[in-house]
Amino acid sequence: MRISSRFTVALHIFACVDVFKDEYKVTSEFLAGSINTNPVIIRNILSQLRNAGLITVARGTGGITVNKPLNEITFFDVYQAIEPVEGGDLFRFHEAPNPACPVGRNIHALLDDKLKAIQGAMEDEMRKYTLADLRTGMQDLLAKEE
Amino acid sequence: MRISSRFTVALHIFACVDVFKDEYKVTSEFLAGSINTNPVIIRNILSQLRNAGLITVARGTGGITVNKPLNEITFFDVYQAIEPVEGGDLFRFHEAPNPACPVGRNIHALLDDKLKAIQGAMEDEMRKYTLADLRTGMQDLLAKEE
DNA sequence: GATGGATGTAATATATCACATTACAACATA
DNA sequence: TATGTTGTAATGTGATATATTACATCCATC
Repeated sequence: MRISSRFTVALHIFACVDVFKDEYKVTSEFLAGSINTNPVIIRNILSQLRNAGLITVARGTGGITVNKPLNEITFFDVYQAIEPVEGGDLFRFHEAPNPACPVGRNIHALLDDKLKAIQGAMEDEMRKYTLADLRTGMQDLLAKEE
Repeated sequence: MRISSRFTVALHIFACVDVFKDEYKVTSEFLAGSINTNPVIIRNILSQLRNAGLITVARGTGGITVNKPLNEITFFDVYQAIEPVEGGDLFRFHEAPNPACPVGRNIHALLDDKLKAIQGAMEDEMRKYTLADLRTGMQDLLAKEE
């Protein structure tokens, strides 16, 4: 099971906004063209980013503005905005282990802290990368193209 | 999107085998009773663990033996045996970004190393925990119950 | 204030996957 | 051979990801 493409699409959107915001009006249609998907997919992701307070979308006229300095928005912020992880738990358990079994009634207590540490390690690494890294990285790649 | 319960079920299986192996014949039916699921679900997970070389399952007669010392089997070994992550990449991209767009044709190069680092952080943390930790943890929990 | 382009969102469709269940052949031991 | 178990195929159901159409809402501008 893998993490949905919405997360990388969201990062793609931020990269596009940064690269094209002065040159074009960055609409959902424009973004859909770069990502090669449907504009509604983009709009739904934009809604999630908007609900998380990361961006402002101009209704009617179109266009996206990022609400914070790029180095203050981490990959984790984007991930959290995009991935609706119920209860915040990455790992799923079987719903109803047998309480009559010594292992069944203790399996949660046994695993919870370890799984939390694993999830935390991933999230901590996500916090190390920001949209500012995306900008510099993309600038390097574009410079190399010439 | 969350990681399927098969991973935690697999850990549950190892805990059961360790706790009950001297007292009972640990069959798929027995395990299904503790986990509260269908025996076939268990058998399929056992097949994955067997294919990964972690356990041996006795055909016909039933019963499970672990192939290595518990402290040599990490959570990551179990995770890898269970989660069929195609290409080993946890994060999914949109399949066909637009090559005519400077961002679209560079998005993979831009993100790949960062996503790999994030995935690596999770996997490294998984390598820190072994089935031996499960044993001691479960013994502690059972001791507390008395 | 009417228009046109854009967003927000509902409704629907399809494919994939997780989990469950039945069925049965293959297998090992008594 | 009889019995209990595993291995696995087939099928069903529900959830989720992605795609698409449709349309109401919004806003700058003419």
